[in-house]
Amino acid sequence: MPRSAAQAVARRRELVNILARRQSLSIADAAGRFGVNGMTIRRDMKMLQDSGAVLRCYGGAVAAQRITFEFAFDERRRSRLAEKRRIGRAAAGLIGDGQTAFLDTGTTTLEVARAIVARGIACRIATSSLVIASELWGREQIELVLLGGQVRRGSPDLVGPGTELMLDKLSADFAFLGSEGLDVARGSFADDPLAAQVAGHMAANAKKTVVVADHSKLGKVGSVQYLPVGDMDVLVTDKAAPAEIVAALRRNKVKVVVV
Amino acid sequence: MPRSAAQAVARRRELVNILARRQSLSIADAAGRFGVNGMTIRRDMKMLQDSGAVLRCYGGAVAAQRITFEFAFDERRRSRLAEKRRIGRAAAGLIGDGQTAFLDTGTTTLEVARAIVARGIACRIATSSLVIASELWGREQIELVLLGGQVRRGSPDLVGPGTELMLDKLSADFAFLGSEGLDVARGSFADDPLAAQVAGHMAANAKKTVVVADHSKLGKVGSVQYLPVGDMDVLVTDKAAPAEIVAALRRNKVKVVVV
DNA sequence: TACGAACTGAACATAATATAACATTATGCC
DNA sequence: GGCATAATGTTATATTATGTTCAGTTCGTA
Repeated sequence: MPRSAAQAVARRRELVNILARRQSLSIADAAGRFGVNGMTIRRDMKMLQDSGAVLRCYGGAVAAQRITFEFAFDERRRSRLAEKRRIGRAAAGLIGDGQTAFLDTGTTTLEVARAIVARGIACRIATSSLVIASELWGREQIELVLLGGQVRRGSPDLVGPGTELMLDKLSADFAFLGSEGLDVARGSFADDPLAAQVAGHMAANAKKTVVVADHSKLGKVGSVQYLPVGDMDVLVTDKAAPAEIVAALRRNKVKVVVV
Repeated sequence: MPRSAAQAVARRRELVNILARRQSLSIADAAGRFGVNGMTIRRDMKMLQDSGAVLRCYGGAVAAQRITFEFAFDERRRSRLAEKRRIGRAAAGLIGDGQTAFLDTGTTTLEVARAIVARGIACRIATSSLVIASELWGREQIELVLLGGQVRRGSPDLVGPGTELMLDKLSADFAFLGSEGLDVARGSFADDPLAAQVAGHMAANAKKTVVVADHSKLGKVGSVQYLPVGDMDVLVTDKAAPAEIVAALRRNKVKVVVV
């Protein structure tokens, strides 16, 4: 029974704060401190570990060295995290040392970024997402380029003519693009026109265009199309993807990777 | 029964205020506090989330958290903080509502950014510093533009041809530039060539160039000059600035503000 | 190495909350 | 005053966070 003023997010923030001050925190201590069941803390810690804020260990958690953290994405990020992670790993496998990639905004592309770090690939990444930038900044093997532009209010992403100007001066081996809806007839959709423009320019300036989207996006349409099926080289999606859509895409010469 | 629209606006403002003071606010608490239905608060929170002021979560909302770039900058930031803060306040006083400013990298320019927020100036800011961007992101009255470019390893700043390309497409009323050394004969210095290039382009594309530097920088030279004294419109510095340097700058038509 | 205690994760139950659609009522404007 | 509009309330249905139990695992220790 969710308590009225429990505020799970606030509790998780406080957990991170406590862990920033002292080295470690036990489940029992945390549970007592917040007056909740240990299972709740365990679930919190799992989430916090997923977003890189803490490191779990038997009986509790210890502080992670990286403090960089963004809660705004938690809700979205939680949904289908496992699928997105698998998708991210598979997509990251496409890129090799010394290559260059564009990384679009979104939770799935964030997982691509993490997988690139985890695989230790030495490459150059140009991104329009400040969340991805904060994730990649300081990584030894990553040469990070941030596309300029206007910073959106709702989410920290770059959009607008400045972003597009810069994209048109760059070229990359891969563009990893998220999707808010993918239709066989009409291609891939973004959720707003500005973001669609950016994604379109990424695709135009990359040798290979890779769309990463979990199964929930397939067969849906979003608000603005940014990529026709003909310009899509690869789609990475998960096993729950509808077979007929996968087959139709393959007939259209899209390489579909199912993980 | 709709109360006046003014009341709704006031309520939302108050919700933001409450969340600025305490960590979280539950729907039930807020509804009781204002004597309205929970659904009304939910709708308020949705609006506030869309404008980036708060972050909704199950059962209520928490204060919007911004992305933070953690780095070794903190120690430098603390030195002469009081002077830098005064300098920042004075510099921010130059810019008015509706104007545009470039903000260079550095601890003093960070204080300019904070002072602009504190004064509630509604303006557009274009910056090459991710620290300043993370400070300004989500502020209601600030239109934030991030210059693109390569992200430096040591500190999260943008440099390189991409940054300069973008600067040359923009123009601003003011360029607020930091300094690592300021010599009357040779002008203002940066600590490395890439940063100097960026600062130089900012100055070139702004109507007024404002250098912000505490007294410890005056009379010193840095490694790379980016601005001759003839192109400097204003210097904001603190009271401990050597009188002869101030006088010499004024003879060169630089407006020197001492705080 | 073997033992017990502590911990974990999955699955389920449940209460609180969210959402969406519709109803209601003030308000501003002509 | 009457009408369109916007703000708010209401209700039914869908989600979500949390608690609970239990089988399996890990840890410290004898």
